[in-house]
Amino acid sequence: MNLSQIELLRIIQENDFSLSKASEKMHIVQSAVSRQLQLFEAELGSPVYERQGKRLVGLTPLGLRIMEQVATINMAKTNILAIAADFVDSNQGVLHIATTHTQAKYFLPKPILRFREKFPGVRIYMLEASPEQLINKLHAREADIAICTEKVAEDSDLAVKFCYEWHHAVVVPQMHTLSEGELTLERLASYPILTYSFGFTGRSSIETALKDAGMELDVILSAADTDVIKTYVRLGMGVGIIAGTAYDPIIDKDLVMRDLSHLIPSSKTKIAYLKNNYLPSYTQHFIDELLIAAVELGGN
Amino acid sequence: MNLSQIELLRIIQENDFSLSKASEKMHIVQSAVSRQLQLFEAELGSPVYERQGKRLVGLTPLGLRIMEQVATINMAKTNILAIAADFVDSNQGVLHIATTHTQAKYFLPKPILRFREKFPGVRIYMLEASPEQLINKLHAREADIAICTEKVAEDSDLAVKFCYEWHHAVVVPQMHTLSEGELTLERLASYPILTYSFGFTGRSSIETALKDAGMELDVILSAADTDVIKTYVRLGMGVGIIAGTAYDPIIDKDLVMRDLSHLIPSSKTKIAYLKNNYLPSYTQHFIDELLIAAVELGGN
DNA sequence: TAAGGTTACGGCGATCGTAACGATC
DNA sequence: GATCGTTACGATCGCCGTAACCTTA
Repeated sequence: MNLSQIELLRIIQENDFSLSKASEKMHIVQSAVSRQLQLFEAELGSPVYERQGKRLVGLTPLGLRIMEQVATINMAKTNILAIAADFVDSNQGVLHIATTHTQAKYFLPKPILRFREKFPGVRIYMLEASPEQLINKLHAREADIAICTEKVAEDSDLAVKFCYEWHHAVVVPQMHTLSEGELTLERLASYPILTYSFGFTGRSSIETALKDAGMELDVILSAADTDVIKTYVRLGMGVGIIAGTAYDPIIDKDLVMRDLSHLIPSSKTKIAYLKNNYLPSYTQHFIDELLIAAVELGGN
Repeated sequence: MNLSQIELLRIIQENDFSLSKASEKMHIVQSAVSRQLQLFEAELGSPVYERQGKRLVGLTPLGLRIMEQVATINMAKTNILAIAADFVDSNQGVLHIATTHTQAKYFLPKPILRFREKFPGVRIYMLEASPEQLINKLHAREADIAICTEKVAEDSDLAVKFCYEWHHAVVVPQMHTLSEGELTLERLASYPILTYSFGFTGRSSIETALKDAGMELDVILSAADTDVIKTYVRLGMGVGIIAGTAYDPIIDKDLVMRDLSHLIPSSKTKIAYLKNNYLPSYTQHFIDELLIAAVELGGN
């Protein structure tokens, strides 16, 4: 058994049990892959993959259990390299941030600018995706950390840090009838609503609040992205419900924002990363910057 | 990086940073070890070991962090082999049981006999040691499971299963003055006592009980081993305090046993093993046998 | 000076690549 | 018949062993 065989198992997994694709990924010829797999299975004394004829179609029960250990080894191996690289030069590296559009646009700019000042040698990749996919990206190790509001609590492989708490707000054009007067769920529900898609940016809190009150919103437009919502609010399509933190008093001065914290339970934005994954010192610093920015947000 | 380098790091660790000893353990010449270590450190770009001249004297800060990952990899690697061996033939293998004399003699015989009937191909090694050392043996992977009463709760790497609860008892020769009349701590404390050594078989419970009552026992003989205690009780040296489960009504019919459950808090015997360590199916079966035997003990 | 670690070099074996073959959709 | 996997064989590169050298208790 050796590390390239372990690596091979991972790559076969990631390429739908295709040895030829795996060989491409590993930059060696297919016959070499075939032989290494045979050697490995021979050493174990039992096949790892289910086969139909010669073709691999899945894992055997043995293979299933082994893949857990394989994942552990690969994780530890990359950790070793990451730890060493961090020691050699802690200002050099890559940071993959997975997040949603709203966070990327309204929360991250300040911490990212500050981070870049201290770590100019670190390349930053912003991966925008749905909350569901953010978690997948962590597991696939395409992202180092994820910043999001929904769907992170359940996963035992993830370390989750609370970042900040925020409330929803309505936005309407100036002079809109909803820009004045008492805000109740009943009144809100009487307007056509524009808000986030399911699974995005606290949409679940909105649903919960309405369900508890036995009501339903007339959501005529859902978007993953606050800017899209604002755009259609400006066009007079209806009332926008967005994250309060996504209202910019200067840019959005043509819109009236009204807080909904008394109607919709708060949402909590969190930072998540793989528990067993080593985070370079600059990544830990970036998390600190996020938490500082979060505190500042709370202070305002 | 490859697995033998990772293995090498582990072995260097286990041999006080001596490359020559490590080379013997790995059955290769010392120069090969030296070169592999150099290659590894070159790959990381930073030394793993602190050196005085040419001699290795310890880990660098980098090395310290890396050794955690190394341990993980080695564990996962042996797990893979163990899982495979279990699949190939789940009736063949080795079981290392670390325990104290008292458990080995008075609790384990029945479950071990039953276990052997079902798994005649499994070789059993009984490692007797002090509770302190039992845990060390688990960590050093010299033992697969440990059965003991003391010192297991603190360790987060260990999975601990409750096995059975028992009480201490006094044993005295027949016609001894303590064989009749009310049993109190005061009365007990007036006799010379023979019991377990510190750290063994619930000795801590005895200490706790006495301390709470503001008293002290006159322990004139401590032993790791119930049989030694009984022997000297028979010689009239004093009053024995032993585990109630270690009294055999037939063999020990010349001794009178009197329960102390109203005076000394109960002790709990547990089964412990490394969380991340794969246990072959026969080992899991053995644990089941232990639990069955424990229930039977409670039923009597 | 003995013991531990490094450097140099030759030989062997593991693993790769080419290529021909076999099987399956 | 095109794609995917296996088998055979020659070539290469990595790793070990021998041996001489360096360094420190």
